[in-house]
Amino acid sequence: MNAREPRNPVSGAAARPIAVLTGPTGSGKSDVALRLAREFPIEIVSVDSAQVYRGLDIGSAKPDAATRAAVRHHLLDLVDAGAVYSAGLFVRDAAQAIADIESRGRVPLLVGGTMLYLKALIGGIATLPQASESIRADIDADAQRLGWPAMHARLAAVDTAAAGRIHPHDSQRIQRALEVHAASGRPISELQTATAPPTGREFLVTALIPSDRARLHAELAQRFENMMAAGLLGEVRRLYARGDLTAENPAIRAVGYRQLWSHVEGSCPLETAVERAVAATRQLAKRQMTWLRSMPNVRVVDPYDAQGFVGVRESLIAAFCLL
RNA sequence: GGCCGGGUAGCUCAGUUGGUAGAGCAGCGGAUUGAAAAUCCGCGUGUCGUUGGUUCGAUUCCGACCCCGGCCA
Repeated sequence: MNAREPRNPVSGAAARPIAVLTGPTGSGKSDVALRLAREFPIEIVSVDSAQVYRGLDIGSAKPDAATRAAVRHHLLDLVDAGAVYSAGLFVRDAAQAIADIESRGRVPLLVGGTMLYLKALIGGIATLPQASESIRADIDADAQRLGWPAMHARLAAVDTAAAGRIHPHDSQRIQRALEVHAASGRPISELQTATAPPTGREFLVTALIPSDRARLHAELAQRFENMMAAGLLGEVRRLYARGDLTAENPAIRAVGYRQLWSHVEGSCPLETAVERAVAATRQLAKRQMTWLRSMPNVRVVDPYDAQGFVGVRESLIAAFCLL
């Protein structure tokens, strides 16, 4: 916050809303953002759970050096590929990046398709204990022996509400709920009810949603082919050659990396891995669009419409101009 | 050209001792609070290759034809 920034005379809150450009993978968010940056004093804040990892470049569609030299990007290459990043860390880091950008008199533009991160930033996220490797390892060991339905029953004993919401097969959520209980002694369902917005800011959300699913699918296939041509397999081999990463690392579970990893391990032919990677990309895009349908106050723009860029510009311009 | 296999969902295939069929994958819809590009849930009508015949009834049995493999010429 600084003196140059316009403020709402009543609330004292910053009057300028924060621009967000989202949409499924391959919808052209980055290109549109770069174009906007030619016209406005924008710095891009990435909302992307894969681009935070160092070493995931081609497959995460991370902007290259030239692009980053032209427009400043934030929240890229934050952690090692063996680390675990999270929605909680994102909320903290994004708030910091936004404050930093504005303190220099520039304008943040949030660009990305990790909808949980976006939701957490806009709507706030509960204060919960961080992930604990040792607790997770304990839970995994028990689950290995007893199966996840048994772990679900164990959760039901300490947190009926959470168990009711979580499916007995949903290993990840059962584990998290048990982890939170073990770390805090409190049920996660109780802790999650307190959700404080991290910023007092208004967000102007515009989503690029392709009107033609078949065309999107064709473009996603082409995009993956381009990534392969750009050396994605070599990138995965390099990660594999480190020797300390496994298919369990969040970074290696990312679309494209996971499938090529299984090929590099020798468990499937390259052609199959590529097919699976492209399918996984389609599925990711579908899940992103599902999120967007239920997200309130989202302006939808069709990237296949010739007037798409104008539409995005129009709907975000209030965030780019000083009153 | 002859013989032997196959032709069933978008793909790979199962099955029906004759009562019009079901898995996996893909696809579609949904959930989503520190792994989220993750994790999980729901959704299965398709001239059963074509065409005659037998039959109350054929995807199933019989004949012919077409297509794809393989072997023999």
